[in-house]
Amino acid sequence: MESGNEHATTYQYHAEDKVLLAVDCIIFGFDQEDLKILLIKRGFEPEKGKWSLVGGFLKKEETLEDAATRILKSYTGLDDIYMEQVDTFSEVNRDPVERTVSTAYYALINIKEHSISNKQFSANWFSVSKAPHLIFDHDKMVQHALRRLRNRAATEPIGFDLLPEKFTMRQLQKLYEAIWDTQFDKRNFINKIHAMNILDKLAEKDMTTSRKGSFLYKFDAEKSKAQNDKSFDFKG
Amino acid sequence: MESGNEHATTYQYHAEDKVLLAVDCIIFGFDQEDLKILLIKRGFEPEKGKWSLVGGFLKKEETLEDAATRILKSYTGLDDIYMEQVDTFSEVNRDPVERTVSTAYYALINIKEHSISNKQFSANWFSVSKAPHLIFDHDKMVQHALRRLRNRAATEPIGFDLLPEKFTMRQLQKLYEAIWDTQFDKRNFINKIHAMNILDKLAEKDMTTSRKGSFLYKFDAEKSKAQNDKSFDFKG
DNA sequence: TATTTTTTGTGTAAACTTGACACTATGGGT
DNA sequence: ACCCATAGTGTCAAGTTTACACAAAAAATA
Repeated sequence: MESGNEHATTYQYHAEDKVLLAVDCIIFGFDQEDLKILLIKRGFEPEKGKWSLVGGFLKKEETLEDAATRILKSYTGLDDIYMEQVDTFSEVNRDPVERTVSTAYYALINIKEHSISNKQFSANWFSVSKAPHLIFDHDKMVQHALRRLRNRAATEPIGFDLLPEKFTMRQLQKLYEAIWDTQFDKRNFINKIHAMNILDKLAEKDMTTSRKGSFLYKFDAEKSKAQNDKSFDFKG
Repeated sequence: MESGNEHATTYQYHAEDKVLLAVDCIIFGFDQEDLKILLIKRGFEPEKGKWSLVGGFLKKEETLEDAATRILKSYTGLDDIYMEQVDTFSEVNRDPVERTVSTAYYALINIKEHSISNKQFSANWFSVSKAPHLIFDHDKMVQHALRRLRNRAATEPIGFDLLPEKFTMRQLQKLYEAIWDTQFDKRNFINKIHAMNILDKLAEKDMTTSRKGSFLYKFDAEKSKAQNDKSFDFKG
């Protein structure tokens, strides 16, 4: 509201129309092969035992961002996570127990750092393409989040949040391929990434995947910022 | 929420954390020259008399979309308006009277059809670039909406919602120029639009702006749908 | 120590897309 | 008949995107 008019009676603000506001998080991770999401087995009714996004309720003294941050911390042990609001879902009966409106956020985390005791919450990583059906409208939330991630990753250098600090070109390419569920040509990919000038090439090599070894790179926030005006634009 | 865990106690769903959910609408219009937004003078405290977006509260039995539609109808008299959710704003003190979370929608309307008695609500159209400061976080909402509109208009043929049913190429170009606050080359623009193959050229001419007259076009939803798979992509 | 194997790393040419650019056509008003 | 304002039209250069193939490295094995 906030835009007064003759319809809005007063500033009592109609207390009877208050609703519960939830936050649900689509936590994306990447395991060198697939784009994954973190799901948990719901621990209470309704839909107990079904798979669901992680979530919680907005508290009186916090913003939606605060709530999402709190929830992410509690499930992954991680702070300082890249996060973006996706959409707010408000179907009247989306939650059968009580009217609940939910704002979805997606988050990108480096799957290796996510140290959480999965057992504590029966949490599990699922490939996006192989995830089970989720409760309520959570499948729809995932679809929206994925669309958003794709758009965002095409125009901002956010992919790096899904990788370890040091990564190979191969890993980076696999990541982008996973995000868009497609294949890129190796040479074109590398050329494009190099042209962006947002990476530092390290002296170190990663020897785990080949006999030759492949150079490691690091995302360079400084360079990236410098390039920012010139505008990032990855389309594959 | 909806994702159960040991933190969420039960399905009492913490009634004490309910909040008021508002909907605020950024109503865009176009007057052949500038991109405009419809603002109203707020009729009650706090901030009575200041300019504000149109808005209202979410009711128990409606979705956010329903609420936005209802609000748009009440202020513009129009149904069937193109609308898109922008973002949900939740700063704790955004509304000084009471904790209120607000979801912003932007809407595109044909300014000519908007027949509302402006006086009824002290509503006024303002050029986006010349709008007064708005209450609360409404300026921020407008900025977000504008960004969204630009992105959307670059990838989907939504501009037509801002124009009369029949329009000239000149008008269409002016519209796109207004949306991006930039200038396009006439020939390149027309070529690009023609290449999209989503317009019908009518036999009629508009004689109001020149002696020669200029042909009128109509947006063709059928053609547009057919082209849709081939993907729309306007970048100027 | 030569050979095999696997993955890394590198450049060019064709196709396509974008962007810059200027003149003629039209028709009502004078 | 002429004037004038706006409509309408095409080409070429530059830049971008895509397709494509082979040599280098180094560890493992014979």
